[in-house]
Amino acid sequence: MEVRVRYAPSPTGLQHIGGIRTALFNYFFARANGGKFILRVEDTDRERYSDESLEDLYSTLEWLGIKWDEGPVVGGPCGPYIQSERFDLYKKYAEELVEKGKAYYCFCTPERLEEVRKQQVESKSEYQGYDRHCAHLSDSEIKEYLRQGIKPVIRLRVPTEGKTTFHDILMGDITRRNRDVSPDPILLKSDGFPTYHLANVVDDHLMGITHIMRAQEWIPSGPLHVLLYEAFGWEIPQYCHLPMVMGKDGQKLSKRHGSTAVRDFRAKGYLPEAIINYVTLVGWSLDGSTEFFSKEELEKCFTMEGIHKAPAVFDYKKLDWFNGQYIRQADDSRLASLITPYLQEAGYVKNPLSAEDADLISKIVPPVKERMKVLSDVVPLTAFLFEDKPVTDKAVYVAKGSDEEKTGEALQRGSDILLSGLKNGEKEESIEEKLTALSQELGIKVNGVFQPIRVAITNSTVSLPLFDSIRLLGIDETEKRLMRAVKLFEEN
RNA sequence: GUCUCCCUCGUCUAGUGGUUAGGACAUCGGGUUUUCAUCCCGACAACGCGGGUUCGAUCCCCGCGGGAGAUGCCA
Repeated sequence: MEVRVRYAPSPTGLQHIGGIRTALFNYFFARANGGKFILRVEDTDRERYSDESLEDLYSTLEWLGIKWDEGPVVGGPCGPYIQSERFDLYKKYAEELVEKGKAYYCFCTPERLEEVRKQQVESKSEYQGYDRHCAHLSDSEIKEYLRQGIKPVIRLRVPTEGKTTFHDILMGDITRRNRDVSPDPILLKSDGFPTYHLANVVDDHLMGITHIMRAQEWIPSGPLHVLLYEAFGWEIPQYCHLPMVMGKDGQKLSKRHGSTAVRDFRAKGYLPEAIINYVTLVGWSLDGSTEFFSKEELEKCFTMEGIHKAPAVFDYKKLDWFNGQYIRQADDSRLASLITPYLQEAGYVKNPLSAEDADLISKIVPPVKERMKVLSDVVPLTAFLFEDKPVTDKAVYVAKGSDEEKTGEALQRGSDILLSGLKNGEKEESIEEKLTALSQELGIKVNGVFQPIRVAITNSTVSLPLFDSIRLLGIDETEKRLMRAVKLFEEN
């Protein structure tokens, strides 16, 4: 039988790490097994729905290069794939359950339910949930409520006796007493929209989903879903509950742990291959030692057996490391186009790019690629090329083991050596040798000469390599900045 | 409160009834280097606890402890 899996997010927020991890696992499982990956939009909560979320879903998957075989936009034999467009369907199925006696109309007001809940909490009752107030209304009572214009919800009749077991590929059998299953959950809301439970089960069945891979937070509702399948008389799919993604404090990963929206990672300059690689490794491993996986490799080697049971903490530092690795592996022309938007946003280069800017950017890439963890790092790294904020605190120019006087001399004579050398087309190694000789003569470390020069040219103690910086800056600007620094030390 | 699930270095993980319990990130130290970074080398660091079963348990069983999730006209 063909494997059919789905990613079924609800467009009520931006795509986050946890969601995308679920999408990836489903996608890779489908690919590795020659099956189909289906995207379904579960937009049944019209209070929290937003167009922005839906657009974010599409753009995020596109950015990651995750293509769905069936779903919105691309269509497919089980469409539509957006639940709000399947509106009538759920009502039909809910009413079918009512007719079978497996579900019933409930006319309780939200206020009453709130009151019931409150009392249960206050009395510390063991019994939590709906009190089944409407479970046994007579036909005439129902008619009377309807005549009054009260919009009912439809609730599933959960058995009070017995227990329900479902099998999870990872966890094994999970059993719950029926009396512990959330009593009589709402299937169809009073606005006619289905709740998650109904829509999810109906669609998974209608769309021929074979494996349900979703986060472990859904385990408790597993028995409920099984009850639903049984009420309909449908075959139950395979379950595989994925370990949750946690924050540093062990709680479910959320905004307060840092960025969780994939869009934010993208904006900061994470590469899609780094996100895919790292996120897939959160709760999954192939052999415990292989770390680097391309998307294409994962499409071949992903297995359910490699999924871990325990929740996993999302390590931002390790993501950074992966990203740095991928940046260093990327080829220079790609990196040039990747860093361009950051330089444009900083106002350093124009949009569209001039020919000179494009040329400069291509020269920036090699020295910068060894130093970036995220693409946005390019801005502080190259700021000295586009804006000139001279360091006026002399102490910054003074290297360890040197002093102000020696630094002033190193700066003056070093500038001389450097500038004349550059103008005469001398080799960098040769200039370097002379500068080193100067440091020996002054009785200071090599850096005692290089640091003041570097600070003068790049306005920072931390910078790209000196000769790279000079090449990017140009000889005239270099000279101007050096002379300015020399002057700073001449003043007293 | 009730229910369900989980438990190997700080973090992600590999692993086995007998191993020096392996790898990676992070951290620390060293080397390369004009700074930073890269790169290389090294170090630190784990089987939650208590009972069993066994010649022997990290691994099997039970209990405890800890953590998480669920308990909505949200998904």
